[in-house]
Amino acid sequence: MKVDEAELGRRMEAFKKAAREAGVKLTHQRLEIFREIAGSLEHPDAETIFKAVQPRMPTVSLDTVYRTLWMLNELDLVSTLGPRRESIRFDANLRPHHHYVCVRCGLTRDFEAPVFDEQAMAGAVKGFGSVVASQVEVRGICENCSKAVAAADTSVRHQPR
Amino acid sequence: MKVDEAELGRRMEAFKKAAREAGVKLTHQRLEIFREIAGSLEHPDAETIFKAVQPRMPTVSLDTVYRTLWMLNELDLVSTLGPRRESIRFDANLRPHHHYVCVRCGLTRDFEAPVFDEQAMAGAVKGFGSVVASQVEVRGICENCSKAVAAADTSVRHQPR
DNA sequence: CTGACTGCAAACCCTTTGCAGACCG
DNA sequence: CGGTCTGCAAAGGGTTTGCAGTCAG
Repeated sequence: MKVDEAELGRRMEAFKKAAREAGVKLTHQRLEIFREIAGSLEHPDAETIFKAVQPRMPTVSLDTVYRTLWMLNELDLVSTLGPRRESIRFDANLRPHHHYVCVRCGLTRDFEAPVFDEQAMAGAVKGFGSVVASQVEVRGICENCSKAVAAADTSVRHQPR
Repeated sequence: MKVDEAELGRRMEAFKKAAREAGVKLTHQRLEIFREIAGSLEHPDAETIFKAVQPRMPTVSLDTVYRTLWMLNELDLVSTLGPRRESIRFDANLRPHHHYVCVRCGLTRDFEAPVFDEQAMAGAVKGFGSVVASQVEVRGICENCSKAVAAADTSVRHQPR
């Protein structure tokens, strides 16, 4: 599945501009890796991107793909699905519910919101397929951390997702 | 943060019943591990549970914690936050959007839904803290897989989340 | 009693890091 | 040309697995 040509072109330009502004070098590898992810609708993982660019660049290595992706993430040109590098967490609450996660301290709280029930979800994804489960994750700064932040360090890193 | 005593008791009974029905043995380790996760509101990871039960059971091992948690997951008594054992996926779509993921083939599609915008999120989590980002993930069986399932294998494993 | 379960240690997978050479600007 | 970037190989961290002894039913 491909992003259309015009949009891909726009994304490539945005990358070149951002790279220049950030003083980051535009290497062959970076251009190919960015073209690959910017042209896909699949949200691929590093391995998939690696295999996709290999035919065009036989000497590229997987670690360069990782380094490039995190660099793009740093420049706010890509984000990640799911939290970065977190171990699996388990949940014994059997009622349908959603999660609020503090990006600063990791505090996690359940909440129930009829607005986000199965029916609303099914409506939103009509055409894709059936709904088995749905899950809203809201990230923010919890009350406690807000106070701490106000008192001490106001430069909390932007954490996209 | 603790689940209240009555609810914990109910969960313990549900576990014992489910275990008996599934022909799974009720070992000391399993009871303690379940008690730990069922009594917490924090959605802990395996390591955290391990450390929490260690004082009560000095010889327990981390791999037993993992085995027990996946067994509980199998019995539909716990679920996981975030997908199980998946590598990080990257996303070059910069517009705010949500994801539909097919639990069978992994197909992932973006969708935008004004109903689930930041404002709706902020309302839902009022009291917990501020909102930095939010993300809806809907899991289901995509159109393509529905056909395949209807044709061949109708026993798709329930995949909670 | 006996098969299911545990603890141990080693394997595994994905991801990251240190280093010396290559290349962009 | 100089500092950044790459490729390689090896390390790292979380999770899983094979095995022999142990324990619930």
